[in-house]
Amino acid sequence: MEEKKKGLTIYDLAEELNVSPSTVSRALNDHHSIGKKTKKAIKKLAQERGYRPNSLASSLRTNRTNTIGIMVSWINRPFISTLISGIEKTAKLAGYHAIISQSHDSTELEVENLQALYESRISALIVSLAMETVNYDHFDLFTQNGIPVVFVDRIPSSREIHKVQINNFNAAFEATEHLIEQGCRRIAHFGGAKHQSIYEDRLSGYIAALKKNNMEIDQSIIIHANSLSAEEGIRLTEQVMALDNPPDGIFCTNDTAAVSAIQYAKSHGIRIPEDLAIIGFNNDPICQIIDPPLSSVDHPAWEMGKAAFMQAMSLLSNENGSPVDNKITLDTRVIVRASSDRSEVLAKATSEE
Amino acid sequence: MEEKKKGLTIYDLAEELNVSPSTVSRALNDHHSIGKKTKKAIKKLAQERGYRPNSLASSLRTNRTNTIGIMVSWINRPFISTLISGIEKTAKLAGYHAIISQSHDSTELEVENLQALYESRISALIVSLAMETVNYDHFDLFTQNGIPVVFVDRIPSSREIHKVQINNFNAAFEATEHLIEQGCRRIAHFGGAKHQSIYEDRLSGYIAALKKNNMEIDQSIIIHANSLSAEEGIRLTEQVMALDNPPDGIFCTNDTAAVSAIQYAKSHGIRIPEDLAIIGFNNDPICQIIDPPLSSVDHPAWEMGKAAFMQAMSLLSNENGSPVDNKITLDTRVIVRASSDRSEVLAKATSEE
DNA sequence: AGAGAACCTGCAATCGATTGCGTGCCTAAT
DNA sequence: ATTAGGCACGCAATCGATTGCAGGTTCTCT
Repeated sequence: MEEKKKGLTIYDLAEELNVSPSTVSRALNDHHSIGKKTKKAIKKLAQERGYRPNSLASSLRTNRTNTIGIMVSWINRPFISTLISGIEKTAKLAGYHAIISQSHDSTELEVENLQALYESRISALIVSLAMETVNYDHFDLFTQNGIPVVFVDRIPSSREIHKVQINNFNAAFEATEHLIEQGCRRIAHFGGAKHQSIYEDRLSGYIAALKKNNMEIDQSIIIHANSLSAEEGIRLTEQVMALDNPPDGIFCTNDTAAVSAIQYAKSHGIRIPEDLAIIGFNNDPICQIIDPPLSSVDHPAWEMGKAAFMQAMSLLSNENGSPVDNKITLDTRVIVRASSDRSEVLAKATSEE
Repeated sequence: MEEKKKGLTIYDLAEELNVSPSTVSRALNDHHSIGKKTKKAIKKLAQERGYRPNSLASSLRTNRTNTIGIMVSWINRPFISTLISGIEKTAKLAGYHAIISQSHDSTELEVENLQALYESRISALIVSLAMETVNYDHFDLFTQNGIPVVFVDRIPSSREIHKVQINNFNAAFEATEHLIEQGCRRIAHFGGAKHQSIYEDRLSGYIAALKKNNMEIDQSIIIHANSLSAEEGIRLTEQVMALDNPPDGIFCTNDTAAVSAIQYAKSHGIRIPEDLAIIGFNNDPICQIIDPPLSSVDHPAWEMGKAAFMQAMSLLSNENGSPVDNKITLDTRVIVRASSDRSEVLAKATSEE
């Protein structure tokens, strides 16, 4: 009785209503030149028959897909997966769907998978760079072909890009000042790859906080790592704690390595936060699981995803190139937990005086 | 000089070589009826010009995409993201790419996003069910239209499906026996939604292990939760530990809730593993971060992803319906860590005798 | 040398939706 | 009443790749 489910097309609908396929197409797209009743009848029938447009055909003709590409380092990082959720939710409301690709922090994979995204003809791209990535030429393929690219979080240092970021300088400044307020006099800094601007900015914020408080900038306790992995966190902590003059605080630019620092300290009889106060970055769920709980900087990940998608949309609807706000900066928040909370220690010290 | 990057098509290549588009198409697809030299020349030119086939056009014509859909609960779960990596890697080698969708463990979202996947014309679907899902009718849309569906991990209880799973019964049996070997005499069980077969199987394995060791099956310490979240883990632990006769071991069917159990115990002066031995499930990275480290059951997540994709492929190439192995079962491994390792305690007890 | 086989290649239709251009009709203005 | 203008709709080309069928060439075998 029913048509084969395989192919219900606008031709079928057109035939049934004795109008032309053009009319059906226009009616479904709310084209102005179709009469009210015709439009209504067509939509009604489409609804009844469960018509679903063939997006392949549509995309082929219009050369536009309703797909946006997302390129991130790893989808299993709490920050990233929340970011993705923010993009997806917003995208779905706008009738877009997202296709996700991972670089595993390798530039080679980033380039390769970006190629695949390009070939699947995404209409916009949202990227958070691989840690390794220094050169950004592989994005030209998109920008030169009119596909908007929006960078999030890990962004190129160039000014001529569209980006959504947090205020890394402020975040680092506040995190560092927090440690200073807790009585730290010698604070180590564990940063990520130097060429990534977010780590550069965090370093600047850290230095600014030290300077403001007349503290010495000691390069021997400012370290940059390429991956800030758990292993690297152990290594870095070992390195600074082995110094003749070890730090009494660590500002670590991610939580993974900060957790390692806590573990190292615990296994070496270093008391936290009394001997060593630690603060991380990202406010991953793990912060509440490690003992003592880890202080961190909270990222508005979901909002960043939403903002990135919105920006991509405005770029799409604005292809003629009139200027679009190309820079969105969101705020962060320092979350204080036991790993850096010396209020009790300080209170005791005061009462003993 | 160059053509506009936008549209390099087989027509352009054909013109340049004075052959027809058909020949170009066939040459690029290694069709047997094209001469060796012609084929070579065409491929060479395509390479030089950087020709990229328009997959939209191709898919429209052939009614097949090189895309497989993945539907999972949450991409940020370690098990799931590893599973996805396994699928993606294998898929890429086969020339497919994956589009990922999340159900957030809600059946409603699962249905809705599945619809979107269907409309984007995926050629196969790999699914791990939302915790809530009890009814599987929404998958008929795919199976009835010749789109293979492979279930992974959280699978329907029906027999007529293609699936990749672990041996949940054995895994639970071994985990429970491990606790028994460590001297536990009263072991609680925290399970997931009862209607999910994986949790059912784990319960059976647990019961079998108790029976084998002549231990009592006490329903008051066998609890099923809908979400096994961190909060739920706290609640369940509180519930069983408040009994007149609290357990001395917990077999928890995920790590998240097991971690909560540890946290609850620690904050209530319950010693682990002396008073309470705990083992989780999944072997998430968190197991090594919690103090004491959590014993768990290791899942071959990556291999499961690979196996699922391979099965989908064989179903695709075998559309005529001759029987394909529809069930793949992989093995697990109990990883013993401090949360359940009583060897020192046992040794001491022995020496004191 | 002749005939059939094997091998190459092109023509044109096709997948389903979109859209510029044209046509017929009705309304309103002169 | 005539015409200009707007409205509603259809025709046919188009997006780029695929493929059944037919036509042509070369080769092989007797």
